[in-house]
This record gives sequence, structure tokens and C-alpha cells, in this order.
Amino acid sequence: MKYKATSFDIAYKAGVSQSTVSRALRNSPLVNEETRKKIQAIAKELNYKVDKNASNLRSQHTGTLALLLFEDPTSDDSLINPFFLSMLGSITRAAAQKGYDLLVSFQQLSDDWHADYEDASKADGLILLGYGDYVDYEEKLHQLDEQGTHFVRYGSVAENQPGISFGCDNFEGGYLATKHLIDSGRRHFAFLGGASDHCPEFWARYQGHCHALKEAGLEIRSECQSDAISTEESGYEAAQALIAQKIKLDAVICASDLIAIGGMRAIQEAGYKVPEDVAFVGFDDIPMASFSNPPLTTIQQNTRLAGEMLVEAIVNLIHNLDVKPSLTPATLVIRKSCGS
Amino acid sequence: MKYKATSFDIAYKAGVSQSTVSRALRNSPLVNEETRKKIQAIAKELNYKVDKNASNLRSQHTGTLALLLFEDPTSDDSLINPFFLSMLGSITRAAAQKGYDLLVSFQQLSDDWHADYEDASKADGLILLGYGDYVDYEEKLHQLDEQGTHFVRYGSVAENQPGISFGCDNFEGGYLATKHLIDSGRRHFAFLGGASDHCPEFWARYQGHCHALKEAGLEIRSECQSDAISTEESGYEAAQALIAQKIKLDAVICASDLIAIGGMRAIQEAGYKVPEDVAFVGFDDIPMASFSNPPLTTIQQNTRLAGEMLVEAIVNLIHNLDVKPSLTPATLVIRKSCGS
DNA sequence: CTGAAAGCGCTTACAG
DNA sequence: CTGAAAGCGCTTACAG
Repeated sequence: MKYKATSFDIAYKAGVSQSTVSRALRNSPLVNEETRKKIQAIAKELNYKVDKNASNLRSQHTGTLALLLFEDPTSDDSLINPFFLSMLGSITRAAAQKGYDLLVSFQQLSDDWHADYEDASKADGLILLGYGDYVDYEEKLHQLDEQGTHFVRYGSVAENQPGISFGCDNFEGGYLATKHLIDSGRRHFAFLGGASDHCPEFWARYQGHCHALKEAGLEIRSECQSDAISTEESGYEAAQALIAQKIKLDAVICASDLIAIGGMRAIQEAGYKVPEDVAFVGFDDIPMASFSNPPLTTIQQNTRLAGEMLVEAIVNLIHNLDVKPSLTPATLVIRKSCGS
Repeated sequence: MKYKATSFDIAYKAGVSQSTVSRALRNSPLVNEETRKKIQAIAKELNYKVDKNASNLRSQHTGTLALLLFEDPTSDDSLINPFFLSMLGSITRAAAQKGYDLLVSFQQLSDDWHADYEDASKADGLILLGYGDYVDYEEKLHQLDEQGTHFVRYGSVAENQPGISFGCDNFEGGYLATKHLIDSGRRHFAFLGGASDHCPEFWARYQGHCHALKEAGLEIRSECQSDAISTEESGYEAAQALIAQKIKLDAVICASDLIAIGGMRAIQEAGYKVPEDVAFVGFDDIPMASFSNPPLTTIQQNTRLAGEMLVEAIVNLIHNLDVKPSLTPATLVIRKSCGS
């Protein structure tokens, strides 16, 4: 076992008190310039690092954030939604930039997850991401709220939600996607993705979709909406269901890119061409979207911005500053799958 | 600010000493069954959680692991190698299963990253992943080793490396990929990916590739190896370089899937057909690989197994058990890009 | 099986 | 600007 230097070792070597060492190492203005330099030099020499547990315990904050990813229990154990992953990347970076460490955990919705990161003094606050069933999810959110835990979440943004939420402008995204296809002459639309309060993000996208249809005087037919969760397989099945019903189609709006990729596969296997016969638009702009066949037109979520907003918000919350929920822009990214 | 119960509050309520509370909560066999139950009930009622900083400080271990991802400084800030992401998923899960929390950090190789997670008592050990330049990287590894830090890494596995390394059997992977194409009649090979000691993983894959060529009596021509780092763009450029040289080709082995996807794009843009004119094999089996055009034949790394091995190894290391480096199998996954 | 006490390594009033 | 002292909330010998 290697020996770990403490602030007392440094104090002894520097000929000052341990308090002074502690101050010098945190750049307190109370310490004499030269004394500080001397102390910092010795600390470096001894490869000294402040013990986080001790300093956290004493100062009652941890300097770490916990990122909790909730997965659908139905989803494959090894396959994490690529969109999450990209959020994870941007959140890690944003946290590092603000000087916070990031504890990461993937959780099933069924777990006892409000897992008390903050209560156990592991983290100062939580960032929540997830695609699970929102109805179950919301209850847990209320628990967190009642406990007074600091948390922000990314997902659907609506009135009367517990806590502070950030999210993409899903309604606008659904609208933009649909509007673009209408403008390029498509008339027979379907929507792939669960449209219920179990998944409010998809619901908002669907609402945006419907709004665009209405605006253009097109009929909204409920049989043209086919439930799917955000996997390729589920998108494939949802599209097959539509095909089996022999619904007339020339455009499909999908609640996620994964759904779109699965949907295109089903349509192509059924002998139709994308985009000639049927145009597709996805949602998220995951890396895969540019490599699908054909490359997928999609609504991009700005994960970089979202990560920064989430981290800034939770940090402000921790410092008891005022934080308001807000929406991140949804941007149409045009590739070949929409035919224009 | 919410009030946080301490073990003293529970002791008071239960009419026992604080020591007994501490024991009961950790299921010490020293505590009377009934006393324990009573204490645990009160703890639950008070929503009590053991303060991690206090318990860590006292017991001198943290119950957390740090996962450090190193990126090429050249890589796009927002784009994380999908292969890492999949490792991240499996490591998070494996860590959770062993009861460890996971601190995650993305770092540039240039950062002062040996960032002392263990020295600062933030983590009991480190897991290292990265695709940066190995020559720079190795030096840092030596530093960690000298400091006596507990760490394992995933990447190239060779003799005389500092620390304990795990990795895919890259040589075997390169061999399998090449052998398969030789067996299906291809004769004119190129290899896309940097083949030098700056990237020993790619180097090993290239060696496996060459071994298969030799075995089949095919010539190894150095002009048929084109450097690339693991991005789509880099693969695209590497393939273009080959095309510009008018090298005769009917098979391309790529050091990663991203390289392969970029390489196929270049080849297709130049008017060749994949796999009819040129067969492609990638490496990693990232999720994207099944959705490329055509779907990519590739060498799969078993990220699930790798994650479990890494976590188990670091945990054993922390407990001063013996740990040996080892290789994870490389498996050929056949899709359309290889034409058979 | 239980309790009193020490102590993990810091930070931070308090006093000078 | 500096030091002596208290104390963050636990765990763990030690004594019974």
C-alpha cells in the first residue's frame, strides 16, 4: 500500500499549521503569497491530493453530479439508445467544465432508483434522462420533489410536471417534419410511435404532426398512427402493421430515428421504394441516421446545447438560484429519405 | 434545506447507541435480530441513508470506480466513438452489479488526467479506455503504475506493457476477416487504418491481415495500406488515396467500422460496387454497422464480456488479488458488404 | 450482543 | 495573515 500524504505532512514540512496548508491549497486570499507558493510546491512534490471524502464531509457538498439513465425494461440489455449516449457525452463534458465529477448509472424503471444519490451525499444533484413509461416515471419524480432532492430532467416539457424539465421542442419538430413533406407534395401520412401519455415526448411530436396536417387541410386518420417504442425492431413491426392494413401511404413521420430505420426496412421489404414511393422522416439525428439506406431526413435535437443547459440548471439549483424549464430547438436535417 | 437524519437520530429513536445503529445498518452479525429490524425500520421511516463521505473517510475506501475515456484530440468534440459508448454501457452495468458506483470522465490525452481520482479518494480504481496515440499514452500509464494506482485498461495487449490490459484478439480478428475474403475468392487486398506503434490495436489487426495473406501465398504490398484514424471521414480519405493511386482492388479490410463506412462511400462514389467489385470488412460491430449501405460484415468485439472482465479485474486488483491480462474473442459477423 | 471513545482528513469559525 | 480547536458523520477496535 502506498503512503498517502496528508495536509499535516505538508504543514510539518513547510513549518506552518495545517489550517494554513488547507487555505493555501484552496487559494484562499488570506494566505501570504510566498507561503502559498511554498506550500503548493511541497504538495506537488509529495504528490498530495486533497482527500475528497474528508473535504466533502466537512464542507457538506460533493462537487459531483449524478446522471441517471432510465431504460425501458423491454429494451435489450446491451443496446443503449444512441441518443442517450450522445447526451451522455455532452453532459460529461459540460459537467467537467463546471468542475463537477459525474456519477453515471443506468437503471431500470422498476429499480428502487430514486436511489438516493443525494441523500447518501454522493452527489449534489441529479440529472435524469429516460424513455421509460412516463406514467410510472412521474410518480418517482414526485417522490424526488417531495424529498427536496435537487434534480433536472430531459424529456417532455409540460405544465404541472414535478421538478424542472428541459427538452427538445417536440411539437415543433413533428410539425416541421410533416410540413416539409406536405410542401414537397406528399398527402398520405402515417405516424410511427406511441402516441399516449405514457410517452409524452412522442405524444408532442404526434401533436405537431397533426397540427401540420390540419393546417394543410389534410385528414387525420387514427388508423395511420402505429405504436412503437424507440427500437429498430419496434419500428419494423409498426410499419408492417400498417402495410398489412393496406393503408395508402406516401409519407411516414417517425417518433425516432431507430423507429424510422426499422420502418424503412419493412417498407422496402414490402417492395416499396424510399423515398420514391414513401418518404421517411425520423427524429433525434443519431449518428446512424446519416448511414441508413437511404440516409435519413430527421429532426435534430441539439444534444450539445441540451447537455450544457442541464448541467447549468442543476448547478444553479444546487446554489438555490432560480431555474426555469426551457425548450431546445428542433431542426430539420434533410437527407435522401424524404426525396427532396 | 431539508433535514438529513444521522445515525444519532436513529439511535435516539431506537433507544440504542449509535454504534449499534451503524452495525445494524450494515447487517453485522453482532447485532441482535430484533434490534436490527427495529433499527432498520426506523431508518427507513426517517428516509435515512448512510453518508458516503463519512463512511468512506472512516473506512478508507470509496466503493466507486472511475472510467476514463481518452479521445483523440483530433476527433470532433461532440462525436464519441460509438464503440466506446457501448463499452461504457456494459461497464456501467457490470459495476452496478458489483455494487460500485461509476465516475465517468472524457479526457483529452493532453489533459493532466492521471487526474488523481484514486489519490483524491474519489475512486478505488480506474478503468481506462482510449484510442489516442499510444506512444503518448504509454508514458501516462507508467506514471500510474509508479504511483501504485489501481488500474486496468482496454486496448492493445502485449508484453511489457505497464499495468493490466484487456483487449480483443485483434490479430485473430484481422486474420479472420482476411481469411474469409480469401476463401470467397478475393485476391487484391487493401488495408485501411494506421499501422504503426502509435495505434497498436490497428497494428495487431494489420498483422493478422498480413498473416492471412502470407498463409495464402499472396503478396503484401505496402502501398495497399492506407493510414486512417477511427472516423468515417478519415476512412473516406484513406480510400480516396488508394483510388487515386489506381491500385487494383477487390477487397478492403478496415481497422474499424467507421473507417469501413467512410471507405465504402469513397469506393461507391468512384463508381465501384460493394460487394460486387470490392468487398469490405470492418471491425468492432458498432450498431451502425448493420445499417450501413450495404450492411457491413465486421469483426465483432464482445463489449459485454469485456466490460465484465474489466470490472471484475479492477475489483480484484483493489482487493489485492492476482489478475492476469487476457484477450476477448474476435468474431466474424457476416453481412452483405463482403458478398458472401 | 452492546456502548463509550477514538479517529478518518479535512474546513472553518474564532481568536489573535 | 496565522494557529488552535471544533466538528462533519460515520466505522471500528476496545472493554464489558
